[in-house]
Amino acid sequence: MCSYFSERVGGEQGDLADIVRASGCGKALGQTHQVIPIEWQLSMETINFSPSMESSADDRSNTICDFVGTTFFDGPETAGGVVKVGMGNDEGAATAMQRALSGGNDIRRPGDDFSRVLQMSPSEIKPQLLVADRMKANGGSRSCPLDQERSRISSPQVLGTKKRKPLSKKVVCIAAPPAGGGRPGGEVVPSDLWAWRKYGQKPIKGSPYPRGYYRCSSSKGCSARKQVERSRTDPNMLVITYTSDHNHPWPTQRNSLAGSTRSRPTKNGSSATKSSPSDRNPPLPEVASHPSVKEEEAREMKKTVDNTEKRELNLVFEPNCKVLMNSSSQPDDFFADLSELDASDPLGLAFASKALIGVERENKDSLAIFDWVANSSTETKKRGP
DNA sequence: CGATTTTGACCTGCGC
DNA sequence: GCGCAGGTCAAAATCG
Repeated sequence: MCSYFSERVGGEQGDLADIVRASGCGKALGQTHQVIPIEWQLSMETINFSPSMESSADDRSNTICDFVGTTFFDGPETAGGVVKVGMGNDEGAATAMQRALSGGNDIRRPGDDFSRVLQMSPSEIKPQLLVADRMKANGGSRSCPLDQERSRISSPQVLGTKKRKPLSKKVVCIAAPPAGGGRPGGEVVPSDLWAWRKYGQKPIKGSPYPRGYYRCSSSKGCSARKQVERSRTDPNMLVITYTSDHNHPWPTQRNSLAGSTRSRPTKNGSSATKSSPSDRNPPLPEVASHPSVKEEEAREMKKTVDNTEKRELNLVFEPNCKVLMNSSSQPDDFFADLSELDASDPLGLAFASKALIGVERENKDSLAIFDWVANSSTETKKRGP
């Protein structure tokens, strides 16, 4: 399967810990979080494979693996988080989910072990999701379409004919939120724990999309930077390149506007008289607060699953936490029985209240991964013995 | 008032 | 050295 966001430009092979840290996903790595997330949010990752790419079912699964198990933690104060769990329509994807939930164990028999994992509290699960060694134990460097995309984007040949001194870079491809982000003229980029300050934007030759430059504003003197641009091959994908490491611990609280969205000047202001960036360049996604999916959106996603996926998948959503999922494309259908889930468990509630698991298969070259969301209780609940 | 965004100018690395 | 393109700076504007 793909290396988990593990790519260093310049030949070095990064590890998950680096990537996770760089992408703001590594709260649990240091075991420093003390509050189990009280709000589980929903997001969707869409992975598209351009027709020019080879995309065997195996590769699609591997790509799914790449997304499965990434966990974005917000600060302990906000205690919001997303556990991103993807499900594919084949065994590989299903295994990926199991693997993620089990902290890297490749469980081919989902029933027992899967249930066991679900009996773990989120605090038990999430650190495991981020243990680099275990991920690496499952990972290899075998190429998959997304890796190819990353390599393409980050390779000097693609960046231009220039060769700059090699920097340690980490490239993360994520699904770009819909342009507009629900508000006129707005775009959304999933945020991470770090506070970023935008310090520049440049049009990139050969790409219709500009590149935004951000530096860490969590700490003075921090050299961490990131670049955000849309993939030129797939505008639905955001390519975030992290450069340099943070030289400070995780911020306990974000700056008030860090990662937030500022409304554009609409009148009178000199910015209004100047040509706005969007006049010259296509809109670049802004950094937004942690993604929060409203119920309507969740319903829409569910609808998509209902309308499109039942042709190939047998998805059954029941309010009692039971999720059954069969794939007609594989002899070993994926079957996840969550009926034993303890509804008092925060993770259980995640399944119970808004269970949303889906696989979208628009065509053979496109898959979408849905995560699930739920609002759980506001205090950490421990599962009894 | 302090933080961020915007945006033109400037800097830097590279190929020719 | 020149030109190109990517990357950064910094002043002004904006926002809460």
